[in-house]
Amino acid sequence: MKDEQAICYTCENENCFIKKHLHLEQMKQYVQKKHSFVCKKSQQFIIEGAPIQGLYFICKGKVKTVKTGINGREQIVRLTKNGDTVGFRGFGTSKRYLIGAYALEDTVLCNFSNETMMEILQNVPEFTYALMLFYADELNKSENNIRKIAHMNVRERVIDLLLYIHRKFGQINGLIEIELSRKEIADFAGTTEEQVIRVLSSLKKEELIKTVGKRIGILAIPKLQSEIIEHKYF
DNA sequence: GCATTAATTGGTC
DNA sequence: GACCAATTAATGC
Repeated sequence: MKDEQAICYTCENENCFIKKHLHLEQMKQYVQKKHSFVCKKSQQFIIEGAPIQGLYFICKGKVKTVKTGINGREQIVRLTKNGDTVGFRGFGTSKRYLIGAYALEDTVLCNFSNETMMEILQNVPEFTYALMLFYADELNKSENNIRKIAHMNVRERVIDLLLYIHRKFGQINGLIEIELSRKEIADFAGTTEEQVIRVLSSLKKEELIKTVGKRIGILAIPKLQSEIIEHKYF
């Protein structure tokens, strides 16, 4: 428990739900009750089916949340970074986590217990309202994802993912600022490692992307966008 | 440096 | 488009 590095007042995640409502007097007492800790790269901190232990906020780092299928195949449900929240599904309704969560790199997490969350939700309407908007938005995204997996072919799904992580995590020195294994890309796109590699190889041949180790850089955003544009009716 | 793990390619069903 | 096998690259210890 290294609390020093995760005090909300000095936190720079302006989009964090807690940080956003920190100006409210009531929030101050709740912030004191949170627990911060570091989750090492590729370590799991939420186990599917385990009892819910509150809500996690990512202070610094990146996290993937997954759902496991019957045959051991994983489906990556969500990729999250600084200021995002993890483990909110089934909150209040379910006693157990419906998803698993892994750190994609060394990640500082802030945890609020069930009790603290309940108190906040019941006593800070501004927070509850913001969270509701967030839920609505997430639901919309997840419905879009269902549609994508249903209607897009593998190549389109991989392209869609590349554009997504490019938008979400940004690109530095021509490389997308996140490290995902080919397997993880496959888990997200709902296909296999080999398929992903084949799509990446052909995209590379077409000079639409480049790869350095497991890192990927996008070279021709508009061209990639045009390939999946028919699936995007916002 | 060796051993394990991940990436890649080619082939079969 | 999934699964398997062989080779090569990368990474951990």
